Amino acid sequence: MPNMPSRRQRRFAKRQGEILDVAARIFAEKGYGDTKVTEIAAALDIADGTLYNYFDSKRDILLAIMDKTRSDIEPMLQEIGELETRDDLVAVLARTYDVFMAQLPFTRTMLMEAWADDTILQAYAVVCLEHIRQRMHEFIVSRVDTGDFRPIDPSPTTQMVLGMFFAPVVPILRGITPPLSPEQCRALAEAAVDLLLDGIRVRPERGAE
Amino acid sequence: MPNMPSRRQRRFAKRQGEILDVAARIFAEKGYGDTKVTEIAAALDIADGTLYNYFDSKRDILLAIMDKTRSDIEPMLQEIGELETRDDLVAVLARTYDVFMAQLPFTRTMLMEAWADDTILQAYAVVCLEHIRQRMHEFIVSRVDTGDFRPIDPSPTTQMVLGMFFAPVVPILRGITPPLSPEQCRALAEAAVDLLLDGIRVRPERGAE
Amino acid sequence: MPNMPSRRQRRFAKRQGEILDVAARIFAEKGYGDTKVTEIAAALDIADGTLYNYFDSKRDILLAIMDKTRSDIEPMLQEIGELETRDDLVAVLARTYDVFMAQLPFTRTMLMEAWADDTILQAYAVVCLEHIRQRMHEFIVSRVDTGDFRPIDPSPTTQMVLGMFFAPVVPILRGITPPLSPEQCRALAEAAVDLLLDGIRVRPERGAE
Amino acid sequence: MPNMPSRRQRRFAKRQGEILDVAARIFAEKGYGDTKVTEIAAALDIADGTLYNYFDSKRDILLAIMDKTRSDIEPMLQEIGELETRDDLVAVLARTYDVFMAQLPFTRTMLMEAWADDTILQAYAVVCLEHIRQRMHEFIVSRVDTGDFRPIDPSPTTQMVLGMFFAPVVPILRGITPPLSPEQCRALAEAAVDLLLDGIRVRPERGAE
DNA sequence: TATGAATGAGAGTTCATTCAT
DNA sequence: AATGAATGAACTCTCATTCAT
Repeated sequence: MPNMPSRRQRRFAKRQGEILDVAARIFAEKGYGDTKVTEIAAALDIADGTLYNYFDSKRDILLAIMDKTRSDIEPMLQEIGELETRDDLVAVLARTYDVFMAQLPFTRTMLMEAWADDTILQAYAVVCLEHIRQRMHEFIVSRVDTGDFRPIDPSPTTQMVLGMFFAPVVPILRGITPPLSPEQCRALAEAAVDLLLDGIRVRPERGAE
Repeated sequence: MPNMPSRRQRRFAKRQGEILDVAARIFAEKGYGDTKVTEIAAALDIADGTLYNYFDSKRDILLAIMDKTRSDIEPMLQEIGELETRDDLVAVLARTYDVFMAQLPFTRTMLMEAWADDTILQAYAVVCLEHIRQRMHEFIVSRVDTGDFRPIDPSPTTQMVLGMFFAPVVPILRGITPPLSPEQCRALAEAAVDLLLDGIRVRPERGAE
Repeated sequence: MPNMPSRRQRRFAKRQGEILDVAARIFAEKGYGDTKVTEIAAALDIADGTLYNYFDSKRDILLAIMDKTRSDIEPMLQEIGELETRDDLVAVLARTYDVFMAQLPFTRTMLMEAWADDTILQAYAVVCLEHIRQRMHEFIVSRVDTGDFRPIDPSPTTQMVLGMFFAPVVPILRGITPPLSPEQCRALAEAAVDLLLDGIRVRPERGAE
Repeated sequence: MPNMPSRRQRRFAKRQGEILDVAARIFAEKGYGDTKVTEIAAALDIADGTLYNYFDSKRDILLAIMDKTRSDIEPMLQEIGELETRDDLVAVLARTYDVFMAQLPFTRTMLMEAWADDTILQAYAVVCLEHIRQRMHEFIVSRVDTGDFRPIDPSPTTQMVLGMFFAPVVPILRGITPPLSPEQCRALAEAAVDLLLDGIRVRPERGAE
């Protein structure tokens, strides 16, 4: 019976996924430290001990959530092509917002723990963010070289740009404001990119200040 | 003996301050939840019980740290005058960075807990951030009205501006990059304000700055 | 499997009962305050934490003991019928002594804590004692009205009668003298009722009894 | 200076007495276990450590209260002369009530702890009560011998008589009813003695029941 | 003698984890 | 595979007692 183990494995993986979904939701609501294993089991309507057939420890569940988030997000990041025009930037950013909206519980959990735990920060948050950071950094450096961008210092600017891009989703992560629809994601991306490119100030005909 | 009680009070307040400094540092390093009362006491080289002569509970220490941060920061916020010119913005932002640098352990602890604990978020973080947010929002709205700023949507823009301004200090809060000197604070403030006002793009028509 | 939950519930209730029995015995021996949770657990040969699967707190165990005592005693109190003749009084009092003998550890614990804790006093001791008090009070008042009893002041007399009835069990509660057999209960009840009705003095005029 | 030590001793004894008065009052209000040393010191307006110049431990204070109660009560007990007539009994009982009223905090503390602590019970409560018990027992035995009292069993009867006599002061000890005036003490003593001697029942002309 | 800050053993309680069923 | 009662180390907090001033 060559597919018996396979079926078992599929069942096993499916159960693991269910546990991660529920755990991520509860972690996101109450925080990792304030979530009891019993609560996760109760939400899944299984016994406490059963969880330990699927994960070695509570922390293991957290790390699996991180892994899942990362592997869901990474492919998307790989797809980022050349950033040439304003519309390239808008498209990538809108897409990133979409992914965030789809991954809210995972993301929130990741950020909450990453803030306090360097292991997680390094292993997961950095992986995602660093990739974005580097692409943005390269992009800025190259445009400064071509003269399209002003000769700013690329490193702090990159950091500021990331802050600018992600600040609007912070209240959503915190549950203060509702998630964004795809249309809202696109509009927000446009506003952010325009702010980045042209600033907030109306250009005088001649740049005297 | 008119100053006997006063001396006692001073000793008491001094001790409280020492405890807060040490506790804030450890909280900032390990997080509130992962810090044991015994560790704080050991770092101070006092008995566990001695802590309870100065604070009612571990949580009380955290709240006292919040209070201290808030009362250190609030007067500075009150001093923010009219934001009229680019230099006003730069001055205020540079000043804010200075305060952050002086309050690193306190601030880091506050943010870490605020992320997970709405009580603290509302009572402390919001107090500080909301004030800044409102000033920035008013400023943007008025400049849009006068036609100095483009007719952007003020609310998400405010959020993005705050993200842009605070993103550079995040790695410092996390202890990843070293604190900034006052000169660096000023330089960073200038870069941030210029990015906000004019964006990153060289002006196509007559790009001389 | 319709009785699976039932079996579990029975096990749970049985365990709770075992814990209450042991705890009541130790409380009765050493007092509530001087009994450590660890001691109760050790006497039951279980871990400290296991106790908390059955009761929320040490105090909860105490209150459960009170509840059990009360619900064991109350039905008996409800059965008290009309008190008409000497034999009615004797029967009720003998019955009451029997119940006390059966509930020694519970009763001793209840009295010990009730003396120091008004909450327990009101919620448990008063419930039992007050019922008896009122029946006795009514009985005395009605007999005074009919002229069967001398025109004494019913309230302090009721108090004295209760003292008279319960004083003999105090040394037993304290563990100084051994519990009474049912026969001894009856004999004591007769002696007490006769003392109440006729006093200790031989009748001067025509002393035949 | 031969009387310097004496003056010091007097001061010392006076201080001790003040401490005992205050401690007894607080013990009576809250119970020994629930009273903190700090509370006693605060009520006396002295430092915690100062208490330890006068007593070796908190428990020592309790024992000293017991001692004081006993030595205040014992002389009174020694004075009890022959119990011959009804009026002898009334006088002694009224006197005993008076002493109880004067010693309320001490007495309440003693009883509260004696109930839970055999050391105290044996050393103090028994000393007082046992003396009364023996006098009462002798009295009853002798009167039974002379034929003045019915041929009852003296031991349980003594116990019941003591219960009858002391039951009225229990609510006062508990603070439920206010202390008695000397007149009330006398009236209660008369009622108690009459109940003891003649019972509650009206004597029929001829003792048929 | 008086002080009161410092002490630290020990209390009740929690909860991630185990394992016999 | 599933169960959930049992576990016990580890936590925060209390307070009688001490001792340098």
